[in-house]
This record gives sequence, C-alpha cells and structure tokens, in this order.
Amino acid sequence: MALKHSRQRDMIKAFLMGRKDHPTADVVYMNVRKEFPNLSLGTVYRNLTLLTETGEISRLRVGDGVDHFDADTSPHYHFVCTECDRVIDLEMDNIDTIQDIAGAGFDGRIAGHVTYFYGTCGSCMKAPQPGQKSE
Amino acid sequence: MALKHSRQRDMIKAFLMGRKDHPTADVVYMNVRKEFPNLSLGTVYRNLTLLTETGEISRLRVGDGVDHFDADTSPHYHFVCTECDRVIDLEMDNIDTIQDIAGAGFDGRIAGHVTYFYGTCGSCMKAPQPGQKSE
DNA sequence: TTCCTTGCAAATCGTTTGCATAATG
DNA sequence: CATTATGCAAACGATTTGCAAGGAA
Repeated sequence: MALKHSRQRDMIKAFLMGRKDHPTADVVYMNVRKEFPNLSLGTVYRNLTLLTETGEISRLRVGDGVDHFDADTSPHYHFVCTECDRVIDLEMDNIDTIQDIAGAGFDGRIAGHVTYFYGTCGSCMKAPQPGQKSE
Repeated sequence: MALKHSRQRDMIKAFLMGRKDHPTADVVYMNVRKEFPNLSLGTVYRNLTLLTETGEISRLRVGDGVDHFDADTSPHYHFVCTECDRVIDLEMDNIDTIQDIAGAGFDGRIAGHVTYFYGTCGSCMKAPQPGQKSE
C-alpha cells in the first residue's frame, strides 16, 4: 500500500489548509471541483479518509450526523453553534486533567477524550436567526 | 401533540431501563421484538426520538456513526472501548469547570458540552482481542 | 509494467417518512 | 369521535465500494 502522488489529493489537502472552519466532504467536493471539474465525490471521501489515516488531517464528529475535517491536527477544542451549525476553534487552557479525573477508579486504560462545546456563537447572538447554516 | 399511551413505547423504555450498557436502535428492536414480534423498526426509532424529546432517555453520539440510547438521564460521562465498542458509564468527579475554561475569552454563549473518553476497557485488557463487538 | 488512483454508478447503512389501519383517551 | 401511534415499505442523506480505465513510479 505504498502511497502514490495524486493531484486531487494535493488539492483536497490544500483546500482544507486554507480554511479555518471545518468543512464537510460535500463542501470540499463543491469547492475543489471548481478548479477540478471532473473530480468525483468518491475520490473526495477516499482521500479524506486516507489523509485522516496518515494523520495529516483529522476527522471531527460533532454529533450533527456529518463528518467535518480539520487540517489543523494540533490538540485543540471545538465549539459547535446550534444555530448555524458552524464549528469554531476554541482557544482555551489545557483541560487534560479531566482524563486523570475520569481514570481515577476506572478499571481500564483511558487513551484519550473527545470534547466539544455547544451553544450560540457570537454572530448568531448579534444577528437574529439568519438561518445561514454555513455554505 | 398530546402524548398517548402505547404498549410498544412502554416496552422500549422498560428495556432501556433494564440495561446498564447503551443499546443502539437496532439492539432495542432485536430485543423488544422477542416479546412483541410485529414491532417495527420505524416505531422503535420514532419512540426513541420521542422519549429523547420528553427527556425520559438520552441519545448518545459517541462518534461511531450509530446512535446509542441511555435511560439514565442523570449527568454522567461515558467511556467508549475502542476494542469492543462498548459504552460504559464512568463514575467520576464533576468537571463542569471545563465549560468556564472554554468560555473564557470566547465570543458567544456556551450552553453545554459533550465529552466521552476512549481507550481499552477492563475486560479487553484482560482478554486477548475477543472481537466481541457487543450483541 | 506494476500497482495506486480515479470517475462513475450502484450499493450500504442508519434513520426518517408517507400512508392506510389500529389503538388510545 | 378525534387523534395519536403503528406496521410496512419506500425514501433519504452520508459514506462506501466494485470495476474498468487512467496516472504515477
């Protein structure tokens, strides 16, 4: 399974790196397609999974039923706006202690944790329900 | 939208209350069906959603692509075993402070958070990869 | 030339929904 | 009787996969 180069994989990764939000496979498809008209959705999914496996990007499952992808693989947390569904990066102090708290008295090995915060984002608090739902 | 009684809803809820694990809709279906042969999957989904809305049970999205349900609606955290996919309750000290930590400096309102811990559960650490994957 | 990758379409999977009928209050 | 709930099957949306053809090493 030696990885070979692929123009579409490069573009998909480049697209993700150029966004601070966390696009879904479909958004990636719609956008990369603009410069690569014959790109197929299957290829987008295959490459997103591949890039996730190599650790170049990470897959976010925030509970809305759709996978989001993030080119920023450094440890950080996300906020999900329940109004517009946007996924926003949070800059916050480290909370890794919760893992120790969870592990205390637990019969097993805790390897990691997933946390996302939800509520109303800044724009939605100012603007009256725009119903934007990202692009 | 006045709720009416239904024998199947009662059984679905009773089944959930009798389990300490966190069954998926399909597991609920398979089991309740034993005593109620003509139960349909659609009814199971409809009632699980209904019970979730009334707050009698809660829906767990642990990131494996399938919804799990929990009759224990008291605030507590979950552990997901990456070996057997089991979802286990954690008894741990309160970590609500993470919400304040996340909210500090964030432009928006944080209403809640979802956290689950993952790793290897006690049974899987003892038993060599049984590949059980629950029922 | 070998083997990975693509495009396309069909297939899966979990979940939702429309509709006529059955059950509840 | 007025409605809500059910069973069944078809519809859905997201993601995966089989296959023949194209591209990289």
